Amino acid sequence: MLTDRQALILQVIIDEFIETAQPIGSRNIAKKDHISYSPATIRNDMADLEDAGYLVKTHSSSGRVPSEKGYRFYVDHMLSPFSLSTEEMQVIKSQFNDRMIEMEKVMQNSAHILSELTQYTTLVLGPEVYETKLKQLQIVPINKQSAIAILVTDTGHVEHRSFAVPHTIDHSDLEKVVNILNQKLVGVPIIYLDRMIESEVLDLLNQYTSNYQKSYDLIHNALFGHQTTSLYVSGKSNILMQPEFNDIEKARSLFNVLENEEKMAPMLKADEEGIHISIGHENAMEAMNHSTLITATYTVGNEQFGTIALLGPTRMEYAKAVSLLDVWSRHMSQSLHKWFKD
Amino acid sequence: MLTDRQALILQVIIDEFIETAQPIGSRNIAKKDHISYSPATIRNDMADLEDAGYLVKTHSSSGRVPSEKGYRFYVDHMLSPFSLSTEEMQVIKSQFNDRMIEMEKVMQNSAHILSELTQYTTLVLGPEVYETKLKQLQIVPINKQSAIAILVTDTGHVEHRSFAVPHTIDHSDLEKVVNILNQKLVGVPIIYLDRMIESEVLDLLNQYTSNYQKSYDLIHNALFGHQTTSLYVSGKSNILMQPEFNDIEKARSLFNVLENEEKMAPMLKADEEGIHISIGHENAMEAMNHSTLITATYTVGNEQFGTIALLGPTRMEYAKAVSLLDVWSRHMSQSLHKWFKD
DNA sequence: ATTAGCACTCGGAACCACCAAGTGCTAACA
DNA sequence: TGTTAGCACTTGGTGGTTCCGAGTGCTAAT
Repeated sequence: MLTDRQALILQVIIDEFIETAQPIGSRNIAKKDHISYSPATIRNDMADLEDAGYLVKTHSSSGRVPSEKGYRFYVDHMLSPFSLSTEEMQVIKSQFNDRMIEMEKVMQNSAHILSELTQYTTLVLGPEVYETKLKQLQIVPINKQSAIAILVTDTGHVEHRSFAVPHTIDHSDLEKVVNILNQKLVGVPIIYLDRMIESEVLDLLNQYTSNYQKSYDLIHNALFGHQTTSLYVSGKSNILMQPEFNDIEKARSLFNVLENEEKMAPMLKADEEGIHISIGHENAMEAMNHSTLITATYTVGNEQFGTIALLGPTRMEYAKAVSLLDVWSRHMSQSLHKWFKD
Repeated sequence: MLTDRQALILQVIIDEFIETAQPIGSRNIAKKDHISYSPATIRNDMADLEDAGYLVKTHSSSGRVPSEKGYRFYVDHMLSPFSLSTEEMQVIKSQFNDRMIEMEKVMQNSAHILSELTQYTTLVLGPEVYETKLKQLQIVPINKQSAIAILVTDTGHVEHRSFAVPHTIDHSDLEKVVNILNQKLVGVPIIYLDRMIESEVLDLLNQYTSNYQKSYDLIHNALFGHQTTSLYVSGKSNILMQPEFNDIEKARSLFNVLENEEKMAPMLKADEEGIHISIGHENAMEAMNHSTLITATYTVGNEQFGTIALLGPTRMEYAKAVSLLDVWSRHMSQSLHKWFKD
């Protein structure tokens, strides 16, 4: 494995490269205060580190640059604890100080503020809704031919969808159906709505309205047809500020996947709690092969994970990004937890 | 003014430059089939056109490039009618064939499809809501401390905002207030809600609930506090594909204004019906000094303008962009009009 | 009024030399 | 034996030179 000195050198190189984005030479390392070895010694170690795959050269007589393996070692073994500035802590605390009102807002704000703090792109994925319960169902007729169905959950999420009302169906029919649905379904977890309706509601509906089936079909389609993933992205244009994306092509392909919710959501889904770092080619998606994605989970009530993530170049400020995500996700979980208890 | 031949030459240069993004020389113009003059003749005219400010050189011995004044003349006087392809017409018609359900959807789709068709960035601004009427008001309590207010308009627009409920206020109070508000306010144009409440509702409220004032304040703040501009933007990353934005700085500043709703919305507000073209420095905003913004109005019912806009480089496919916006806005107006009659 | 001809200009590509920063290796050193 | 000094070698980048192509402006001929 690596000697202490080699590890130290690797760390210095990565720290320096993260800051400057320039290849690092042995002479520059030797100049550092806390380094007491000569350039020649350092050169030898750098050669070893390169052989072992932690460093690469951009050309045969250039300084070294960290490889993905180098970054991987760095984040696994030598991420120095990073203390956030008081201003940063201030921002975080103030965000969660006020009483929380609505989960959506929290997610949106989180994405926004984290992207400001880090200058990276931030993504926030809402939790799966296994435990989210129906709070209220509502139908608002708009005109003869259309109406809007509104569904409110106990997380404060409001979903609405419009649908066409055929002239064979009267608005009063719809109203009756909604009343029944509300009576029976309020408090039921969203994902059980379907089976609950079948077992408890259909018969009842039959008694009240003559052509309940059609009314029901309508509402069912309107509300349960698509499922929406709640993904908030902020700071996309920060991508352009990184020198590694001076190559416009790279920026473009990254933008393309970012604008595509269906592609991004799976990358953010966490299968275990905590922080996860995905460096360069560790990312499944080709457009992200020059980027690092750091995800952190937050929890809502009972084991429901949501994800906050930062996307930046592989040359990322790992220490800062990780601390920030760590602190943020804790605060967020705590805050959400408190909210659900009330 | 310009001679016929000069105008022709100007047109050829602009058409060519729009296609190639390269400076055009006299020789190349002379080669065109429909041009029967020698390069020397064309050179003379080009010199005149340059003196008059319609063309510029990138350097003293280069071909010419249209100036903003050149583009201005081009769009004012020689925009050749552009016939959309059958596929394009197909897409447009299919978009408005289906019965419309909800205005928001239409706006979103329009932004999306137009950006696909043109490869420019598309912006759609919703109409001012002078005539939009309240369809229904709803309060859904989420937990002891918070509730969500939902407002539905006759355009199918759903607005919701959460607010904190102090413990001095009971949910039943809120409910009463909402009932009264609905009784009195449904059908009232959104912008008159405020004064209507003052004149008609406050006294009534007083009779029903003891501390109506607080309840009313809450709801009032939640629903009428902010006004939301409804701006949909699509195809932002198309910006990066234009060669004029190889200079990353330009792209970045453009992205920054695009991500800022408050800055964009005023640029899109139309003071008169029809199509308006704003070229380069004609745009107030500095970041847009290398871009052209083409806006088209659509109408909703009675003289309420909304705007659809395309944003591209000054070297834009004006003819195509204009026809497309023209056709689209007509279809959209018509479709919305029909919808409101039902 | 138009065009042919010609001298002139400029940017871009190709080539060169040179320099700075870096490396690898060998031999000397503690 | 691990560390270091010294040195030859490599490479990208910079600046200068030349050359070429594409273009212009002007003058004189048609």
